[in-house]
This record gives sequence, structure tokens and C-alpha cells, in this order.
Amino acid sequence: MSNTGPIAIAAEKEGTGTSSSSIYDAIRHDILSGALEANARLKVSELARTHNTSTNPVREALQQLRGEGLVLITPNQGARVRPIDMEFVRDVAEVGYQLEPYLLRFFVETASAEDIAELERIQSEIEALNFSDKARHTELNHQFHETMYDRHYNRVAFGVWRQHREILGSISTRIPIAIGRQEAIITEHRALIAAIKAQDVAAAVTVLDQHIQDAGRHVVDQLRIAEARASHRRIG
Amino acid sequence: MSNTGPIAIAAEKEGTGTSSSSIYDAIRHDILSGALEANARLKVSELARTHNTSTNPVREALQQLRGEGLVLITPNQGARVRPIDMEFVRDVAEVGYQLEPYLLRFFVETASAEDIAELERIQSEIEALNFSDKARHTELNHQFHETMYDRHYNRVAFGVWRQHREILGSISTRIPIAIGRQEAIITEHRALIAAIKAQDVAAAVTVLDQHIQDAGRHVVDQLRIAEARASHRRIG
DNA sequence: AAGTATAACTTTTCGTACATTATTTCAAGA
DNA sequence: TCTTGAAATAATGTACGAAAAGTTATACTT
Repeated sequence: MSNTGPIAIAAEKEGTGTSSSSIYDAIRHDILSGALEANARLKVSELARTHNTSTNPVREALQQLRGEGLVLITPNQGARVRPIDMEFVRDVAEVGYQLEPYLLRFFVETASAEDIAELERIQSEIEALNFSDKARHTELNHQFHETMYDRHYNRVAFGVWRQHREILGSISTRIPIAIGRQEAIITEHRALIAAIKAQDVAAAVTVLDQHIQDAGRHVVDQLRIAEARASHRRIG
Repeated sequence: MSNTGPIAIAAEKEGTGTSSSSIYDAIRHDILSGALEANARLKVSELARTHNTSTNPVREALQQLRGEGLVLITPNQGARVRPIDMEFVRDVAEVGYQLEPYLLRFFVETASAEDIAELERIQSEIEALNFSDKARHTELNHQFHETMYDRHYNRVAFGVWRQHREILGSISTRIPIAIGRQEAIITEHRALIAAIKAQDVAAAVTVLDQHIQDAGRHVVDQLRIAEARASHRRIG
């Protein structure tokens, strides 16, 4: 059996301090930011050298990343970066679809006035930014959703969601946002806030369903364009 | 931040061969089977000794398990077994609820005659066994569901589901199955097969929703009884 | 002479041993 | 009883040897 790696029980962010943890963060960041490209070999001694440490911390970091599914390890052949291709993104996005309504429902039922105010604050910041800084937009968008789900009693669900969100977010920053999509994001967020204020669970879930499906479809479409372009370049 | 550990991108089972992999399997098994109890400290040198190997393979196995969320690691304090308590089980079960209908839908739409025959074979074996062997029943029940989801195109979703299933399965074998629940399992499985044969996606999803919610509630209830009993023993 | 197979060599992973540093334990004293 | 500190214990990081995989070069066949 080969390790094509699905997605598992995420470890929550924990206090670092050890060299192993920081190298874990570094490699993880490099994978998600795209600095390390798909299928790149992760040689232990090389990583140890570039990060000014010895091999053991690197080996442990790679094992942890394997547990999370971001790194693929074949016995005696070492670690490679899990390719975040269209298929993988689609799969990750669809898992998100299944979890978000569940997470949202609890928020609508339990949201305080402060929670909603926080949402509106983030939303106004998103609108003010107006997509001028993609990385910042992705971050704010992440905050918008995280604000709603963070206090959910189900830490497992939240963890799965967040990990998937990070993967999607990592590629969102690398693809363009279509103009039409920009407007849709604004109106969808507003509709969501309105439904939450009205304590209308059904309406909120409906809006969210639309929102995340559109968002996911958009990412997959853009990725399809990028992959087609890449293959065209190879052939031409 | 502490690592209370949600659930992440699961690594698929891969070909072993290395000592690290086999020790990973061993520890994982001991956690899920209950041989290692909740919060038990996992001392590296101790595990190395009992498994006849050195410390590095153990350390790497623990890191991988941390990535999967089965082990909690605190800097400079080492690894502990993640407690699989009622809360955790409930959370894991609820994540399952969100994913199973999604996985099932695809199966109903694409199932071949052989697939359905396989389901019926497993079902008849379950009925023949009639709950006389709990471990075997859990295994068959797992097979019943896995048969439906295994060929789903979304490997990420399948991986998340399977990992959660393994956690639930590990405790199912440790709790009693109520008589009423036994009959319900049989009839629910039969109804599910009927709906699949009729290509009725909606009916299948409805039956499944009922089935997994009942199953989850049953596990949580039994666990509540067990925990209450344990705390009573402590007090009394 | 070109292509393939094989052998020598290099690189990398994997397991072992050890040094260092942090934590836990436990006993002595306030 | 609580605090303090020293010894024991365990985690983290470094170094190295053995085994496997990958690479290059050489010999052999067609």
C-alpha cells in the first residue's frame, strides 16, 4: 500500500520552544506557501543544514507532518511534499462543505452581541481592503469564519475544519480572485451576518452553503486554468 | 497554547518494513485497544526497551501519532495517550455524521451489483454472528460501511472518516450493546440495502442518518454509564 | 558504434549510542 | 506543612555506523 494520504486528527497548535517544533512550523509554512513545490524531496540532512540544527529534529518534524498528511514518506526513500493539486483541493474543499453548516449552526444559536460585532468589524475591514492585498484578504476571510467556529464545543470538528481551511487558504493566495467573485463574497458575508442577527439558522445555513460552494468552485476553476496553462506551456 | 488535539489529514496505511512503522502500529494499536490507558505517559526509552529497538524509531512513531492526534506531546515533558473520553467520542462521532451521508450518496449512485452482493454477504454474516463476538461484530460493521465508502473518489473524506471510525470502533468493543440496539442495527442495515437497491439516494441518506445517530448516541450513553460508574467507585 | 546491462561508487535513509538540558522526585530543613 | 535543593530520571539534540537506494561509469552484446 502506498501513502496517498487522506486527512486525520489534527494536533492543535501547541507551545513551541523546542527546535523540533520550530522546524515543524518552518517546513509546514514552506509547503503551504508554495516555497517547496509539489513532490519536492525533503532530504533530512539538507533541511538540517539550512535550518541550523541536526537531523533528529528534522526527522521528527517530518513524521508529524506525515501524520497530518502534508508530507508523504516511503520507507527507505524518504519524504516528499504532498502535491496540492486540483483533485486534492477539491477533496479538501468538499470535506469543508460537510462540516461548515454543522459548525455554523451552533454559532447562530449561541452568538453573543460581541461575537456579531466582531464579525461586522472583520467584514468592514474586508470591504475597506477591497481585495487590494490578496494575502491579507485571505487572512481576514479566515478570521471571519474562525470567529464563528472557534468557540464551538466540538474541538475535533473545529480542528479538522481549520486544517482544511489552511490548505485551501494556502492556495487561495496564489490564484486570482475574479471580479464577480469579489462582489459575491461581500454580499454573501453580509447576508450571513443578517441571518445570524435574525437568529435564523436555516437561512444562515442556506447562505453559507451557497458561499462555500461558490468559493470552492472558484478555487477549483482557477486551479484548472492554472494547470491547463502549465500543461500547455510544457507542450508548446 | 496546549495541544488538546483535534483531527487532521490522515496518512493512508503504507507499506511497512521499517522498524519505525511497526512500532507505530504497535503503539497505535495499544492506544485504540485500551491497553494503554488515558493520559498514560509514553516514555521513549521504556517503549524502546519493550519493543526491542532504540529510541529514534519510537520518537518518530510518537511524532506521527501526534500528527494524527492520538498522542499529546508537551515540550520537555514528553508524550501522553490522548484520553478517549465521552466528550472526545461525541465529537468524533458528530464529525462522522457530517461525512457519512456525503460518502453514501456517491455509493448509491455508482454501486454495482457486485458491490451490493458484497454488502448483503457482510450483512448475513453479521446476522449469523448475532452479536456473540463483540470484536468480530465491530469488525464486520466496519466492513459494511467501508465497502460503501472505499471507492469514493474523495480520498481525503474517506481518510477522515476511516480514522474517526477506528476511534469509535476501538471503544465500541469495550462497551456492551443493548438488546434493543442489536435489533435496530439489523433492521437499519436491511433498510439501507433496500434503499441502495432501489437507487433511492434520499431514502438511503435518511436511513443512514438515523442509523449513525442512534449508534453514536448509544456509544455515548454507554460511555456515560461507564464514567458515572467509575466516578461512583472513586467516591464510594 | 550504439544501446543495454552490470558493477562500482555516492548519496541518503534508518538505527544505535551518547551528551546535554530540562523536569520530576524526594528528602532535609525552616 | 511548606519550601528548597540536590539526585535521579527523562526529553531533546548531536554524532556516527550500517543498510538501502540512487547514480555514474564501465563492460558486454547486437
